[in-house]
Amino acid sequence: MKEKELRRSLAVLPIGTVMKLTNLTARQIRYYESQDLIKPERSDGNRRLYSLNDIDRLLEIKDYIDDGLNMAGIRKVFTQKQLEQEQFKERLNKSLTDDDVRKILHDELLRQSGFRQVKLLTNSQTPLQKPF
DNA sequence: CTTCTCACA
DNA sequence: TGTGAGGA
Repeated sequence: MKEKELRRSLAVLPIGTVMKLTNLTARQIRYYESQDLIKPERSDGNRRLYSLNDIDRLLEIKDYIDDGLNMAGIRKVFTQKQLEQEQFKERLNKSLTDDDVRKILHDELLRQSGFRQVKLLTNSQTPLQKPF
């Protein structure tokens, strides 16, 4: 699932292709860049190269403009969304770590009690009956 | 031919 | 935001 993200981030599309894909003029696309709403690569002879993520971003920008937002407003939405996602990732990682700890603790507890049971059973020569 | 930057009778 | 000039 990381390979896919990598490909989506690969900047290989010239502005002409982006224009057709987004229905935006080169002027607009360049203008949004000047407003820090997108950051295309800038490979060879100073030509802009866009990734699929940039395409999605531009389409989003278009939607927000339809909703009456200006450049500053859109930038605010993006930075906000970015922070939210970072926080989400941190939460996810933290909760997973906590679960791991719980699982380890639980397994440890179960194992200790289990051994005791097995030991008692074998010593008392009673027919094997697994401790649940 | 495509894209880039700059500027506005 | 459009558009044209002058380069690459």
